[in-house]
Amino acid sequence: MDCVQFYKCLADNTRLKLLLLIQQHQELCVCELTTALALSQPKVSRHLAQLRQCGLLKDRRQGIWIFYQIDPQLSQWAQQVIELTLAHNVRFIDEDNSRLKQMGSRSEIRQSCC
Amino acid sequence: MDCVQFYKCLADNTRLKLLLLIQQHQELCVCELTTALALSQPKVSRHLAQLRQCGLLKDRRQGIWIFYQIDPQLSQWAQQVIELTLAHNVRFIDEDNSRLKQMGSRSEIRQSCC
DNA sequence: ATATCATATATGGAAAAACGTATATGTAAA
DNA sequence: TTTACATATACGTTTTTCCATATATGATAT
Repeated sequence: MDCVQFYKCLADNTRLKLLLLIQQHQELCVCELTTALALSQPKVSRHLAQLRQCGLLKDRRQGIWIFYQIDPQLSQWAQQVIELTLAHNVRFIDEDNSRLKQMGSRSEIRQSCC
Repeated sequence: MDCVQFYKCLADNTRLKLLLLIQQHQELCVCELTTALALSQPKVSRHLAQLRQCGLLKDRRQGIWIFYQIDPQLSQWAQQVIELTLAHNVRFIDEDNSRLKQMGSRSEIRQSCC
């Protein structure tokens, strides 16, 4: 993992929020992330693709939905950086988290998603 | 400290090397950094200015030379991120460190600089 | 005062990144 | 086998970032 490339991934509002939300919730699907960030689906998808291609995220298809999580193969130090960032910047994703909450409880989401 | 802005500062080869070198050596002057990175003086200076304006670095004038160090007022978590990055990526600045070493011993440098 | 050395900034141009819109893919249900 | 839904990708444009070159500033020594 090239450290400059890693930081380029974090150096964008959308991508950093995606990462921190996923770090916080373990796993989220694209429609949850799109709602949380209140952004267009292609925009979210494009940034997720970049994070996946760089090895920060791993995707998992489950029927219609695709869930993203932090790639467990990501270098330890990089994972620590993400953890540290979340721990000290929860407020950065406050609004996104409340939009996410408004979608309904997680169990409902898992059944009906968007 | 806005976390996206912080990561934008780390998301460039030159700037990340500058930061890690300074983190490792506590304090370095511009001519040392220019030699270490083997880059033009304006280029180094421009990136140092950006890191200073964003609050990552602090400068100190001593006669003709200007020394840079990590700004002690930088948020704790951001400092930890820099430490963590250096600890797991020393090889990233290997060549820069050997060019730095070739300049002569630190005490000599402090007397005659460039 | 002038020359010199270290460092900073300004400017215009080139390269890279991000975006919106349109479209494609892939799964599931009717 | 169409339709609908979630997600991904392509394309052309705009915005941002980076750079090389030239020039300015500020300190010291002559």
